[in-house]
Amino acid sequence: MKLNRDFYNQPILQVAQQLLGKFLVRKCRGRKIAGKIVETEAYVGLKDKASHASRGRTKRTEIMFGQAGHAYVYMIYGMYYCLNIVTGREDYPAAVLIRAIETPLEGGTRESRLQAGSGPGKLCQYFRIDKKINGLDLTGNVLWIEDRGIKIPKSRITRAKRVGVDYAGEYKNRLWRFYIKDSRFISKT
DNA sequence: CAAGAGATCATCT
DNA sequence: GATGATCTCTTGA
Repeated sequence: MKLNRDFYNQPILQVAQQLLGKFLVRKCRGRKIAGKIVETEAYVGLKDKASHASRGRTKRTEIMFGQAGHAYVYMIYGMYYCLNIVTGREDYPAAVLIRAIETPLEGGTRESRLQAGSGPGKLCQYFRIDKKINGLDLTGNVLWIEDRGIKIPKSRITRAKRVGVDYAGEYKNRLWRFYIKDSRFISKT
């Protein structure tokens, strides 16, 4: 059920695709929050100008250079957090951004149920993910990812350009965004 | 509906 | 001192 280190040690583009259909689970104050991952993006290596790691190994990006299977959480635009999963071998910076999660909310309007996890900032609010999660080992029991037996066939996975990285030169055109084709929970744009 | 502005701060120059 | 791996709200057609 719970994904182990071997899963996260695979090549990043494989991890990014295989995370689709898996469940992110968070234990928080005695409660469990869970939802199905439906959209991811890969940030790959030192040359990827869209990746924070392209500026080298700094205090902030250190975690991306570390062991696979850890969480990289950073604050963006002064108000939102983004959750990434570190992959690949040590000293090679690679991480998968979790962009959208299907959130099984009860109550509220149909629209609010659909949108609670459809975006990297929003899903962090929903899962109560903040700076304290940064560096956390995902093989532990606070935050982890489970395989619940759902397999997404290749034919149902869409590959696309990443969102919000127009400044990244040629790397802005890399098809390193993956999402489940028919999901209604995909982030905007 | 689409486009634009503003919120707000950690990180790097 | 500038700039985002974003989101929400406002404006206007």
